[in-house]
Amino acid sequence: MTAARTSTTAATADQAAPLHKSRSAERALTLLDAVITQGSIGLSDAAAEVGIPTSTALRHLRALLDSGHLVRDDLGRYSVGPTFLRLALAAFRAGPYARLLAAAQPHLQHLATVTEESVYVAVRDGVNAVYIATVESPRAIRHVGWVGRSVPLDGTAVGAALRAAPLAPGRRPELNVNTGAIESDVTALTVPLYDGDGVIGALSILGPADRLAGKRLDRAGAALIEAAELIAGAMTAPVEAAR
Amino acid sequence: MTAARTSTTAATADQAAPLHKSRSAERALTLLDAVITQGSIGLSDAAAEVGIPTSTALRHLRALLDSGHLVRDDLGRYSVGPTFLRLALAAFRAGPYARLLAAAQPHLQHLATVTEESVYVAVRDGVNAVYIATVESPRAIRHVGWVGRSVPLDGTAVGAALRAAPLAPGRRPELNVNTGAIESDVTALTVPLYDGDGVIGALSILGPADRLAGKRLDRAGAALIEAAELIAGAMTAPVEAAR
DNA sequence: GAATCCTATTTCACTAGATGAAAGCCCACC
DNA sequence: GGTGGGCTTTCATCTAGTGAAATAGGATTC
Repeated sequence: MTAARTSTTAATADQAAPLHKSRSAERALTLLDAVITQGSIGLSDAAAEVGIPTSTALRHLRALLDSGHLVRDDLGRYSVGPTFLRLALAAFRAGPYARLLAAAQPHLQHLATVTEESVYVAVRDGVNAVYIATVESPRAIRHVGWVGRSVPLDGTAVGAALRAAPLAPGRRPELNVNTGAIESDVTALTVPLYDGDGVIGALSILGPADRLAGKRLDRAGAALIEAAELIAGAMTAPVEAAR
Repeated sequence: MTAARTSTTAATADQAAPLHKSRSAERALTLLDAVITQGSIGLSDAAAEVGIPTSTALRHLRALLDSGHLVRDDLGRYSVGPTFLRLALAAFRAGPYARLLAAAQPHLQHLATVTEESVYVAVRDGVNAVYIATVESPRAIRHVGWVGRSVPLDGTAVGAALRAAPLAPGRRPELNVNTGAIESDVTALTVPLYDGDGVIGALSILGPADRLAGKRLDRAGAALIEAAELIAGAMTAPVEAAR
């Protein structure tokens, strides 16, 4: 990578990454990402998306193909394969998020019922937040479909919650409210979810701005804070009874 | 693995794969797989699992780390990261399985209710079947937790269903029954799920062998076949404009 | 039916970049 | 203070990944 050995005096710039990672692995992962987020995509589009020559993309896609991470549909196009699906499911049964989701699940259901709005759990992904679970509002007009969606931390209620400092003893989780950060007629209420060390996720209520106002807004906020405290309790409490 | 030594003189065997795929990409993917299926794992264990030197494993894990596919927990151990989670969720919203799951979902619920047994959807993964969705039995004694699990096609009811030939016009999906293939006291009833071209998945009822017998077995089988036909109808019928 | 255009696939010479043995480090435990 | 186990870094070696270009395979147009 850009050897650019500086023969004279001081180094030209602080070499950001002297550490070598695997280029092909990176590309294969990016390709996988492109295919999955597009749902179904042809070779040349995939190559263009990732910015590599088609011949190289082809080789990687083939590797992903015969490992079963991808499959080719009726003709030509690539899409998710069974191996990846297996992994995707495993990701929810093990790992740190499994505990979070298990701890949160019952409270999500309850929150959605009492507030009559859709409830989400989000986690941080660099400078973005990703919604990873939901229970939808029972109302006909409701917020739906944000699971898997990624939104910026900057300027959003989730962002503020995910960036919150660890909870000082005796304090309650702080509520963040925001209207129109992503879509103009959506109001978001969000609180951080703590696990003893610090923030590990966020709990959100999302709904139409004209309904989530006044007294309903206050009640939703209170219910949200209470739920966050219960979830934090479930996370810090050692043994897991339910699964 | 175990690349054939650059053997002396004459290349003995017929080179199985003259096609070169990316070794590092393959390894990174395997590493990712190991980490996710184990839930949380340290460097040396991961390296051992995959069969590569720790220094190499470290480089790959780091790459996965800063792409966000993995994270390091409290100290040292690797586990699923937010980027992978985003992908995992996307995999269920797009791609070929999304349609299958969407078409099947309502029928799963109904089947579980009327048969009082747990219902699963499985797809093929090479010589294995992977269960990708479920609705659990309402009974206290029930079959649970096989989502994400992978079982061999050979000797199982799912295997038989997933290997079934395309459905001849006028015929009904064929029922496969099996007891004890995987666990001795479990009976499985399975039918293929068709999408017009051929088998794309399988629908299974799994339950305790002593309960899934006699008249209950017959009724479950009938309900299963009917559900499979309805799902096949849903898969072939609606001309989805969305792309 | 030929011409045109687009995408997928194969080839191949080149060297960037992945590799792993070994050495160094850090911590926990004795 | 010592010892062992896992994590991290270094570095010389050469594999194996790379991409330009040529080829094949459709589809669509004229």
